[in-house]
Amino acid sequence: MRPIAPTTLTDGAAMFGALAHPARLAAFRHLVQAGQRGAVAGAIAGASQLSPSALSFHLKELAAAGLVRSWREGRYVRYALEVARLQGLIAFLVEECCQGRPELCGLPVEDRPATDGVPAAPASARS
Amino acid sequence: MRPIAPTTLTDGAAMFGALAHPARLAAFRHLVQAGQRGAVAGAIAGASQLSPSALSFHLKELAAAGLVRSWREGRYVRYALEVARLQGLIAFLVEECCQGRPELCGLPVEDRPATDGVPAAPASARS
DNA sequence: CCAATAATTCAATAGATCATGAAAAGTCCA
DNA sequence: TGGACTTTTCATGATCTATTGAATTATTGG
Repeated sequence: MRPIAPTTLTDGAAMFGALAHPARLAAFRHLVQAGQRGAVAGAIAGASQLSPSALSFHLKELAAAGLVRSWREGRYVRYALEVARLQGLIAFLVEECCQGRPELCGLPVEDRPATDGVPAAPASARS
Repeated sequence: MRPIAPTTLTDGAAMFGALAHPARLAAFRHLVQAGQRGAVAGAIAGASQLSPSALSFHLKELAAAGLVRSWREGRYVRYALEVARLQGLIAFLVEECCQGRPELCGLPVEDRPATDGVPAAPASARS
């Protein structure tokens, strides 16, 4: 499962925008906890006090940003995280923030052979 | 420098919202590259094709989310990242996404003594 | 087929966000 | 002090986002 990072600032902004609402963040968290199996819309609605149409609206926003996918299962629609895409967003943020040096972001660092002081490549130019 | 994570979903959503615009993402990246010293507004504007008032608007959004701070230096105003806050946002995302298991997010994992199979604590309940 | 269930779509509305340009507020230096 | 420079603020209008409830689509089981 290779991370799929946003390719442009506009794409990245759209992904952050998808998370920029408490109801969507709550749905996002619900789907994180649901794991790869996902959760049906009704279960997410039940946990979030949202009307069906409001939930549908917000899930569509998450899906438009590529953070979530959905499929029909009988009369239900099941949603699950696009884990690779989410990993891509985190990688994007870490790259922007840390320029390839995760420890600057407060993240744990992988145990690797010494690189003779050669720093990791900085974030490349992006439109 | 301890990460300062968002404390509520609303706070987290506001932080994501601050990054949910290409111009702000560009300014954010500029400030990342500027480091702790920061950059004056004019330098950011010059690199971003934004009018002074548009830039001011977007920097204010970043500041309102706590991602950026500013201070006056003579006739300039200098902006710099709030690194701890940014680390907090990443920690929040990793916690939500990975429930304490960074490898699920595609992140490198700190080399630690074995934990006898006891998993890390999951993300705690948050309003 | 029909009724019940699950979810989405749609229209209307309210509110938030954004771009623009003019005006104003600080600061510096001659 | 006065003019130049940097940045912010403000008002306007345009566009985007969110909420609501009614209508619609899809599916199941009787």
